Amino acid sequence: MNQQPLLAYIKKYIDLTAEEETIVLSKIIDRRYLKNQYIIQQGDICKTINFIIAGCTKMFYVDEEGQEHIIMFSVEDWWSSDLGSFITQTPADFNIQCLENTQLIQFTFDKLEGLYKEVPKLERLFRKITERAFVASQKRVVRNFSLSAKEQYLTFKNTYPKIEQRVPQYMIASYLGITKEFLSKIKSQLIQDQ
Amino acid sequence: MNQQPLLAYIKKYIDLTAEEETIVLSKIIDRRYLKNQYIIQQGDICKTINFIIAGCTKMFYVDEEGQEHIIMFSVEDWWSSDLGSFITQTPADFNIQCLENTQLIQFTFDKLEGLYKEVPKLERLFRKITERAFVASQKRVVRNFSLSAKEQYLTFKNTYPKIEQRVPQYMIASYLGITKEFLSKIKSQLIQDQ
DNA sequence: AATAAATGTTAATCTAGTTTAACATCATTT
DNA sequence: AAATGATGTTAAACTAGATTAACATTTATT
Repeated sequence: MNQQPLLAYIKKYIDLTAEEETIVLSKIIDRRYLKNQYIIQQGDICKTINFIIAGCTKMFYVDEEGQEHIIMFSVEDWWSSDLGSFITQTPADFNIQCLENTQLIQFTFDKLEGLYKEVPKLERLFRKITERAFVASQKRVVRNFSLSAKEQYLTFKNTYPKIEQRVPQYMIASYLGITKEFLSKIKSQLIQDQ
Repeated sequence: MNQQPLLAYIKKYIDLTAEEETIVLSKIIDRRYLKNQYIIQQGDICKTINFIIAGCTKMFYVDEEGQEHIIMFSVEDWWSSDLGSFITQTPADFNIQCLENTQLIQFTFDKLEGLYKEVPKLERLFRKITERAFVASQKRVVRNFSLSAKEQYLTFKNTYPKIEQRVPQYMIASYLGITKEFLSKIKSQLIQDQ
């Protein structure tokens, strides 16, 4: 599989020597999933963190009433993992399912711990990645309680214009935390407004 | 100031040699703030990350209508910083204000970058801390869209029993994203229920 | 091309939480 | 002790978004 996107991504955060690159590449797993396959299921222990080379996934959980709630979508050059389960190696709260045929690069928990020892710079890489992920998550909390559903939808459209086109509308409603009917209403309002 | 709580905290994540401890302690700032003083204001660049030795802070932002929204409370052995502003050194989205007289240990941006070079293990420390913070934030997003206000309040009470007693009720309402009137209603319902 | 399955729309009714406003209690200052 | 400001309560009227249910459109399968 083509590993260039991963190396290019890493280079945005840290510099790797040729040897370090080789070590990293020797420890990763290439993996392909078909549309609708699960990468992780709620209750399983998440054994890998997953970098997407091609495709699209949704991370979601199913509540007691059987309702699906989407936490995030991931596409090329993003990560798709239940980090809580991964770092503590305890059962996952979330499912991750492919919305398209998807190619991943996986780091297993044990191999990654080994990698941190061989290439300590990777601690810095993942520190920085996680910092950014934390900030993004905190911003989402803020949006949740300061924006109306309409404003949140417009923010989503602006922030992830490509994702909107790849994903059915009812899943976007789920991601926004509103019903598909209400999203439909919002969209028709927006059309009338202009 | 007593720096033991910081060292004890760090030891939960990584081992430091005596020399490394000395280096860390040489690069930190002890700082005291009085009740109601601001550690950071919206629009300023957040120059330090702050570890609380004693006291209590709220992080919040003020929306266009002048309404305050509390993102988090921090007490002893926690961090209190606008991480987004800190890591990018751009203007802060949030204010941090002391709810009690507060003692902090501060790491400035430049000193911390230097510390990462002298004691690379600290990358690992902050990677782990940030991972946990990210997971906690993601869980809050989940709670936001799966729990009713009453359930969120009960979760808050359970998770942070000590904070509830140190902080006025209207601030807890703000943290939960509901009005103080509605929290008051919830509490009287809970009293009747039992 | 016909059928079935998945996705999207509309509208009526309902509800959790907001808004407003008046009042009650507690703590601090003079 | 009185007065002021900060915090908390109650209740009525209101609204954003949920629920239900019927229907419309698009996509995939035979």
